[in-house]
Amino acid sequence: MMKNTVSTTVLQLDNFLPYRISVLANRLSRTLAGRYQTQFQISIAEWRVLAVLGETPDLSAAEVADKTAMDKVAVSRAVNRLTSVGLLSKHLAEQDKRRSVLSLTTEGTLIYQQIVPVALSFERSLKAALTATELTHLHTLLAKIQGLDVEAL
Amino acid sequence: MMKNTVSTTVLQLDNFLPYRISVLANRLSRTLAGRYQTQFQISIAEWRVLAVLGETPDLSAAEVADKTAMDKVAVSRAVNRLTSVGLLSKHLAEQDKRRSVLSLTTEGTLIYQQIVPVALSFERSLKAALTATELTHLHTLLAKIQGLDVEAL
DNA sequence: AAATATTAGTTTCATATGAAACTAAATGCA
DNA sequence: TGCATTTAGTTTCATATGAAACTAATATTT
Repeated sequence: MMKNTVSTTVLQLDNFLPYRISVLANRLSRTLAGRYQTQFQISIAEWRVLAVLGETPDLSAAEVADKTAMDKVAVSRAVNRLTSVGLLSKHLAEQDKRRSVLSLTTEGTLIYQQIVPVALSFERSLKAALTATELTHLHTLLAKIQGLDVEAL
Repeated sequence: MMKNTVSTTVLQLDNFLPYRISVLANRLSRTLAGRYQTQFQISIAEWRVLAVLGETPDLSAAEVADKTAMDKVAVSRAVNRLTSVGLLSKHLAEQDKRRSVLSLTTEGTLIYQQIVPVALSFERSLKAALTATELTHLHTLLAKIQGLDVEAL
């Protein structure tokens, strides 16, 4: 059939996959960021830190960075802000005094318990816009693309 | 069955849809940004401007902003940079001297013609990782989610 | 054990971003 | 026509970001 022996040479931004995915993700992020900000005065980065520590307490900053796909500078700043606001407790690990041990304070847990439903409700509405089949497809696709070594593309 | 009568109350970041989409989009963007930068010294914003003007010349900055999902400040800066580097020509519209008329210079067209294959090849590799069915699903999903009024979720 | 290298986390610095203020032109309205 | 309003694009300003330098602690050599 000889389809695609030579590269397609036209490009329309509207149909360009990386562009579409990026625009979509930004739209979702901005909306969610707005909610966290107005309701809890929390940034997305801070939300992510709360989220992993709510689920798994006593992580180090590096572990948080790993689980949140954030870089260590961003984690450091989010952690310090959350600590200064009283939502996080941070102390040094006994065995290794470089490492910090992070966990939610009582107040942090309270905020966490309020913010999680907001996040989940947003996700639920998003999911509700899709059929069960589409949702399955979405999971399949995300899993597959997530597994790719994008650098190598 | 009573599934989900009450909201789920646990949240794992790994499974949280907005998070997954965002991380994925960032990974794609960063990779592509790296290519444009190292090969052409062009940012993603600049690439987008080139892309729409390569496809549709003589747009105003506002039209570019519209087609690229960029805000006007970002467009202004990208346009000025591209103009100063000689890839874009910018003159005032005859009928309306506030409006600019933007188009690629000869050199800009040359870069455009080099950069488009890089973008398309990246997209093609991405698509190649999916089956035809999955690709169809991806398009369906993007179209559907793109159509949502995210603010209202 | 002293010297060297590695690791965790912070700070610095240079750049990116976007909201709001601004400038200039065009349009609406008195 | 003159004044207010809107629109296109730029500039300013305050904040966000991340790479690289830094500090302090631990681990590894020699």
